[in-house]
Order: sequence, then C-alpha cells, then structure tokens
Amino acid sequence: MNEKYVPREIEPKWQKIWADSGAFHTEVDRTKPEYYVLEMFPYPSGALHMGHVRNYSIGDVVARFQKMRGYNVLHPMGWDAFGMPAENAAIKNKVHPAEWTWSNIANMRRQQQELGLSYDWDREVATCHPEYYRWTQWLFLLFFERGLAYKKKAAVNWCDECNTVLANEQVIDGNCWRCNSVVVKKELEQWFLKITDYADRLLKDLDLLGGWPERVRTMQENWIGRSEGAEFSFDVPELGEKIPVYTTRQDTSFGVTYVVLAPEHPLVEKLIEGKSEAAAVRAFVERVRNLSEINRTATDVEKEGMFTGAYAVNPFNGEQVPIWVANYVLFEYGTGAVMGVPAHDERDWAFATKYGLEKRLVVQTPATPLTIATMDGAYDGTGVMVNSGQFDGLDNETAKGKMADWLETQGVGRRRVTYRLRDWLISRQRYWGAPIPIIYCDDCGAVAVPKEELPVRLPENVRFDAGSVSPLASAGDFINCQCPKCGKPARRETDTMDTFICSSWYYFRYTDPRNAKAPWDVNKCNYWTPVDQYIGGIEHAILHLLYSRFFTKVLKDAGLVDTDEPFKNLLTQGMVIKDGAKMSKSKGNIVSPEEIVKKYGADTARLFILFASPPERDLEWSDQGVEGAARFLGRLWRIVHHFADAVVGAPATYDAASLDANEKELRRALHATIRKVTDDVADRFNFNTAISSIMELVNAMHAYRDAAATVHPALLRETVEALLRLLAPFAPHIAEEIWQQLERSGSIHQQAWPKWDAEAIKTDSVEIVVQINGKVRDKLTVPSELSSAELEKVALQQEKVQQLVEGKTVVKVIAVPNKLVNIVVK
RNA sequence: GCGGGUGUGGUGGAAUGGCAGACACAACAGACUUAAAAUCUGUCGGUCUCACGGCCGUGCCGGUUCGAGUCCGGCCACCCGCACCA
Repeated sequence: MNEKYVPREIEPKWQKIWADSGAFHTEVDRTKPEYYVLEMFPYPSGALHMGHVRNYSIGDVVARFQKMRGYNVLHPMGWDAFGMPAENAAIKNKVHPAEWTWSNIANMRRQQQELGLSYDWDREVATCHPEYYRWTQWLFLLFFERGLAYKKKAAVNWCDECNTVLANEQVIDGNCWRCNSVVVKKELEQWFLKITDYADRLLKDLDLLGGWPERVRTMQENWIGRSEGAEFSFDVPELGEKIPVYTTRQDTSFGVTYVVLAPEHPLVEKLIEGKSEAAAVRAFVERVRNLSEINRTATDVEKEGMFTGAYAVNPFNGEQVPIWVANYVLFEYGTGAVMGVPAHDERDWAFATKYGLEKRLVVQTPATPLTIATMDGAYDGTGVMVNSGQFDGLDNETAKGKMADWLETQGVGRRRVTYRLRDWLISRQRYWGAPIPIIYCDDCGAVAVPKEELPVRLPENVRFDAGSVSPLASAGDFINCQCPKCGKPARRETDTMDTFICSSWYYFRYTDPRNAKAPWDVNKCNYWTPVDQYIGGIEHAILHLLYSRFFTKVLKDAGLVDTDEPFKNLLTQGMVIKDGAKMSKSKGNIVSPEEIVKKYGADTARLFILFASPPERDLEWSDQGVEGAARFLGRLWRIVHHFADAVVGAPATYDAASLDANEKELRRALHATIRKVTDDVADRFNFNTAISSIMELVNAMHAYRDAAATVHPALLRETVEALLRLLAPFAPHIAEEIWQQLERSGSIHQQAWPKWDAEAIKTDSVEIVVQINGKVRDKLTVPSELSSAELEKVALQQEKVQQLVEGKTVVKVIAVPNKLVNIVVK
C-alpha cells in the first residue's frame, strides 16, 4: 500500500473507472427490493454552490448505503433547465438561451462528476430538451382533456422586472420569488390548472406523509387553508339582484349591520348607477385596484370603505342593511362579499367603529354579560345566542348547525367548504419554457395540438426583448398555423408554461427516461415509485412539493401511476452559512466547491459537510473544519497503511475466544461502530454522529497499535475491511482506493454492508455510577449484567458509600443494571 | 395575531429519563526535528482548593420523578411559514 494519500490522483481515476464500467447503471430487477433516492434537480445556473454539494452528498450516502444493503437503487440526476436567467443572459450577452443553458449543464455535470456522486447518468434528463418538453406538453393536454386546464380572465400577479405573470405560490410577501421586485395586479386572460379540485385530497393525504417533516405538512395545510361555513344571499330588492356571502360564523347572522363587497365585485357598478355616491365610489374602487398586492393586503393597512347608497335584506330577520364597498374584502376568496358583524368580528369592529356603523351583540356570555358600550373590541369566543329570534338560548356552536340547516330548508343558502388555495396560473409571457400546445381558431376556439404533432418546438430565431408579451408573439412562422379541427388559418398560443410544471413530473420520467412513445412505461414507473427518499431545500415546502403532489394525484386518476403521493420520505436540508449569513454574492461570503475539491479532494469536502452538522440544521462553513476532515482521512490512511502488510495476507477467520484484552477491545470498538453507523444512517440520517463513531474506531486502532506487542492479522483484516465499508458511502474514493491497494476483490461499492456481532459488543465488566440522592458520589466496576439486587448489595458495601450514609436512613435504592445505583437517604 | 422550530463550553456539535459536553475545530503543553511544518501524545465548562476533593452549570421560573438538557405547565429571545381568507 502506498504511504501517502493523494486525493488528486485517486479521485479522477476512480471516477473514470466507475463511469466506464457503468458501476451505477440501474435496471428494473424484480428479484431485489427497490429503493429510489432523489435529490431535487438543480437549475443550471452555471456552477454548483455549497448548498448543492450538501444536497448531493446526503443523497449519495443514502444511495450507496442502500445499495450495499442489497437494494436495487435508483439514483438519477437531471436539469430543471427552462427559466428566466437563460433568457436574461440572452438579452444581456447576446447568447441564445439554449446555448447558455447547455454549456452551464456541461459545467455543472462535470462538477458533480468530480464529487464522485453515484448517479446513473444514462437516465439524465433536461427539461429544455424537446424530447422532454414534448411530454410536458403531452401532460398539459392530458390536464386539458380532463377539464383541469382552462383559460380565464382574471386580475393576476404581474412582475414588471420579469415581464411575466406569477402563480400565488410564487409571490413572497408581495414580491416576486425570483427577482424580489414588487408584484402588481393586472387583468389578463391566462391558463390555469385546477389545483383547487384537488384541495381536499391534497389536504387529507398529508396524513399519509408520516415521513415528511411536520413543518412542511403544516405549511401545506396552512396554504390550502380549508374552512367550513355557509353561503347564503342577501336580496337587493331595488335591483332584483342577490349578493351571496360566505361566512364561517353563520351563528352571528342576526348581528349583521351591513354588507361589504370587494372593489372588484361586478355588482358594485350596478348598485351605484344613478346614485349620488356613484362618482366617489368609482374613484375609490379605481384607487384601491391600482395598489400593489402588498399595499393592499398587509394587515396593518387601514380599512377603508364607502357606502354605495344601496341596501340589502338579511334573510334571517328581513332587515335592510347598507351595502358598502371596502378594501379589506378579497374578491378571490369566498364570494367576494361578506356580511358585517362588528360585535363578533375584529375586522368588522374596526370598520364599523371608523364609519359609525351599528354594532349588535348576538352571542352573549351570561356569567359576565357583555355590552357593546363596555366592549373594547369584537367578541369572537363561544356563548349563548341572543337577539337571534328562534335561535335565542342555544349555545352558538349548536346554533351554527341549526342555522345552516335553516338556510338549507328555506332554500336561501347551503353549507360550504372553502379553501384559501387558488388555481395555479401557469402561463408565462416568456420564451425559455415549454410552449403551451394550444391553437386558437376563430371558429373552433382553443384547440389542442394533436398529440402526434408534439413537441411544439421553440423557434430558434426570436427577439428576447419583446417587453410585456411573449417573445414567441414576434415569431410569425411559429404563430401562424392551421386549425387541427377545421383546417382554417389559426394562431398558436404564444405563452410558455411555468417551469414548475416541468419539475412536477421529472421524477416519473427518470424511471423510463428515453421512452419515445409515452412519458414513461407504467410498469417501470410503478416498480420504482414513489420516491423512497427525497432530499432538498425547505424553500420548496409549498411550491414544488405541492405542485408535484397535485400532478401525482391527477396522474393516478388517469391511470398513469399507481401512487397517491410522489415522495414517501422527505428530508429538508438546512442552509450552508458562513459568518452567520447564507452564502451569497452580495455578502461576499461564497466558498467555491470547485476550489475546495481542487485543494482537498471530493472526499474531504463531502466528509466535512456531512460531519459539521446534522442534515436538517443549518451548517456553518469552517475552513478549519475542512482541514480537520482532510486530516482525519490522512490519519485513517496512515493507520491502515501501518497494518497493511498484516492485512494483505491475513486469514479470513479467527477464534474470537482466544483474543487478548487489547485485541478484544479493538473488536468491541469495531462492532460497536458498525452498529452505531448502521443505526445513524438507516434510521436517523445522523451522518455527523456516524462519522464521529468512525473517527472513534480509527482512534481505537491507534490505541491498539500503541498497546499491542504483536499484531493479530485476522482481526486487523476484519477491522480494516469493515472500516472501509463503513466509510465508503461518505468518502467513496479513498475507501475504494485502499480496498484495491489491500488486494481485496471487486469494488468496495459492491460489498455487503457489514453486520455487527452483539456478543462482541458486550464487555466483561462495566463501570457503575453510585449516586446518593441523585448526586454522583462513587464509581465501581462490576461484572456486566449484574442483577439489580446484587448491584444494590455491592454499592451499599462500598466504604465511601457507608461513610456518606452513616447516621442517615436509607429510604430507597434504585439499581439499574449496567448503569447506576441511586441511594435515597434522609 | 395564528402555526412550526431553535436555545448546551471559546466554536461546530453529542447525549433510548440515568456520569452533561462524545467526536471535531480552536487554544495550550510534551515528543520527534538543527528549526519549522507535518505527525504522534496529553490538557482543555466555570469556580474554590497546594492537593484530595467540593460547589455551580444545558435561555428563565415552576412542576413531575429516586433521578430532568431530555417529560409537563408558564415565560423570554431568536428564526421560519401564514396572515384583513370573513
């Protein structure tokens, strides 16, 4: 074995051998259990950052570990390759987005390969490849056929910087998720996917996701935002119109003192027509609608409204109440109109107080009765119904049900479940995305492009600085076509799809990535999916993870997959931090993975990242920590080198009973390490503690060396072979290299994961802590497995214990075998 | 406001209710060396003590328990998500 560890030489060597031999190529094999491990595929921005390295290192440990445990492992990689930066680069640098993207992919793929990741590169996909987006379009048409893709005119989120619309999920605090500029509302006709049809299943099936972090499930639950209530209408007699309202507090309906419409509500104009209020209301509506999302919806925005001059009738009591328009009512939620109950709703209280509207108490707390005059805010707790006609005297929770019943029997309303979730706006006015495969015909309307004509390819020659319309709109060759139904001249849709569509199904494509007849073969897909372990950043807690769950459910309904959920287990890794902040260009605290790999090698980089912190927590980058990881690998190399000659020719077996104390201790350390590493990796993903126990084993080997007069070749062979196999998932190159230099057969990555011998871990004697009243007062060494009774006896006999107990009464003794004795005295 | 999370040495972090601080980083000391680097070994929470040893210590206050970093209740601080969703 070589004396020196030179990662620069061994790493590229093994990377080439693994690639040339197809070491990580995977096929369906029904004789083995399958395991699908997946890291979120990256956007090809140009170079890997440390977050990527962390993500892939975690996934690679899992993949290599499960492979050694006998699973048929699918571990693919690809590219989320459509998106804005490519287009911005095109505008700025006059490079075509395709060229920019493909060269970034080549660079990042090289960087990944230099990390020694065990991907099956034969399965690589890129969403911008026509053979991929062909199926993205095919799936869009599947949604279209199933009535789940539709076009509507709506006030949508518009980012001026990106020149495109955004889905609700992509607006963060009123700003664009990508460029952070302010999002405004714009009235446009756009394509939507009906994710709201699946709201209930998306919510319910969160219960199936026991392998997901609670935090992510909660975030999705909040986002979906289910609420139960009732919808009913207020009549507007003067117009013969109805105003439907949605409420979760139908029990407070007798407390209604006004009705409010959202400024966008179509009835507003009818209500004010010809009234003296008309001009002022119009001006108010105009002003509110021009506000940005954030200025409009922040909680601290003051409530503002105007009386329309019209009145509506409360169906419960026949009372006429004024109709207002106000900024705090959302048009998109519920019915776009709400009933105002100032006494029992905080927002209505504030509004009514500001405009001098009546407040009427209908839920009372008899013990300490409320009065409007003495209340300093709305009461939204439980109580007894008052001022509510036939419902008086009921507790308000019961009244909720009875009043919903009443609405239904009277035929003026019904129970209703409402969601906060909105349909997914998927049109994008951009070039670098999958074209929406729709053709507009004057006679036939929106017609699907026939599936055999897919893909609708992106034209090459377009201008990218088109402004507020898609660059495709300027490509005459692209737009003009014939209607597939009637053959008349027609126009293509010029918007492309949100890139989150492309990433909502890539994990299915990996199971059959070169299929030219279908998005995937159902049998292959069903063999592999769902993904057993998905790994990625928390930033996709809603976005990508919600969309993918939606896609999976639609595909299940269509018979294309047999799973309800795409990702069985989810690991959300923490950020990589330096000097207390996320690594970023603007902070100037970036450490380049490529430079670290050049300087120390991939094994060191991986080991440091896995050792420095458990995967879910943020990881503080430390240059000295990296040095430490490199030092450890060198130390491991040297101790193995020290024993190499003994190991090479050593017999495969030995008699464990004949070992001396020093040898026995090494054997104990080895088997304890195997157990610890196995548990840490398999059950808990605690790679940091797994690595620390491998370090302890190396320390134990040093201790053995220092204490041993002669060496025991067979024991050392067992120790080194197991050590290398434990190390292999974390630092694959060095493990493989030493394996080969010690003349072991085959690749280490084809070896079985080591098993521990429970007998070897047992010790003859154990140290027992003796406590008196919970404080450690003595320690004694006793044979292991000594019974509680024996232990108690021995402990009480100790001289020191007797001194301390002298003159006191022993009340109780707790003796835990192999652990401690606690003597309670008075 | 609602929901979730985190809080342990100089630092990253470790502890199925059972010796708090494993394993590292940094620091200090020793060995090797002409010397340095590298390497190997050792010390390393605070405090009192020449020492033996004692006392204190896991954000704060209380509780359960023979025993609490860990479980329960109440606070505080920070982070994340949602937030006029009726």
